[in-house]
Amino acid sequence: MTDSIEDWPTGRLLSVAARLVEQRWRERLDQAQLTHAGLIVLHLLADHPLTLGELARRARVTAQTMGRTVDNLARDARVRIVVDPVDRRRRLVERTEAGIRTMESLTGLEVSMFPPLADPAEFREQLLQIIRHVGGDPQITYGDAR
Amino acid sequence: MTDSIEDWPTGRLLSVAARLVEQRWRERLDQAQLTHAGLIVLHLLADHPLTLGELARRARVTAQTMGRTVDNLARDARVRIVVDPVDRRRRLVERTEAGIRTMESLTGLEVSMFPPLADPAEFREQLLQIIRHVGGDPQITYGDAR
DNA sequence: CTCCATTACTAAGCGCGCTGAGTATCATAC
DNA sequence: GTATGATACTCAGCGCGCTTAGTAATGGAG
Repeated sequence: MTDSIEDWPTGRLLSVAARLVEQRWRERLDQAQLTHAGLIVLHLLADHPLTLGELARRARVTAQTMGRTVDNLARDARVRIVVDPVDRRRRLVERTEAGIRTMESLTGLEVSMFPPLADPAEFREQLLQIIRHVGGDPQITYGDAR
Repeated sequence: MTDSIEDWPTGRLLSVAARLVEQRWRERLDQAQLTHAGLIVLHLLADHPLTLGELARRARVTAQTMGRTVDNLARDARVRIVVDPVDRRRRLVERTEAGIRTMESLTGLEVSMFPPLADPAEFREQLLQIIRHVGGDPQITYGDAR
């Protein structure tokens, strides 16, 4: 006994909380055949197409991870991947009609999805503090890295 | 531009923060041939052996996930898995000498690992609020579930 | 003692993180 | 015009979450 979750180090609590919230999302997104990672991508593409690398940078994941997530979205026809004619190394990702419709059916959900907190604004600020401190500036790293 | 991370919904910030902190851990734990999940298990086993299911319940993961994590620890000889002679369905997990030594070499790290916050206690309280709200009571579910 | 539900765990498979190691394509230097 | 280096992305592989679908052992009911 005694080692209840109240005694856990903060980092561990953070992981658990994130996992549980994501799981809550999953329950809801399963109906729409979407994942949390996929939702983020669709969101990032709201205004205009982006390259794979730019998506990765903004989502704070590696290009490899983003590549797979985008592939999954493309497989489900939520997104289209086109080679940039100007720079053929680049893959431009853009939402399909289906992708846009999917997003529209989920608007406003982000807010209602999150459990109520005593001080939501303060909580956000603390999260941003952590991200800025640990994450530094987003800089996609490939295999080579430095 | 304009869609900087400041505008992200809180749930997404939570995921990113957790991921970045875990990654910070990874950098440190790689040296000790350990993972974040493995560290949690070793921590939970500090006082006495536990069954696989009990470990899963306390870590708030499924028995399947815990099974694999424990297997990995056993492979690296950080942990020993013995069949409970009283109830042969149960697998008791206990730390080995190596596992204990590994833990000792990491004491105090949990605190220094976490980035400084304006109000750490308040932050913890909010995380616990989320966990209690979303996680409910820990209840391991297997394939059957309900 | 046998049947049957429950419990504890395993197996298989998927998504999302990661790393390390390629392969194209572009841009620059010469 | 051809080397050289940087950039953008892919491939392979691992750990940790999850789900769905088993198997083995226990514990009651009869």
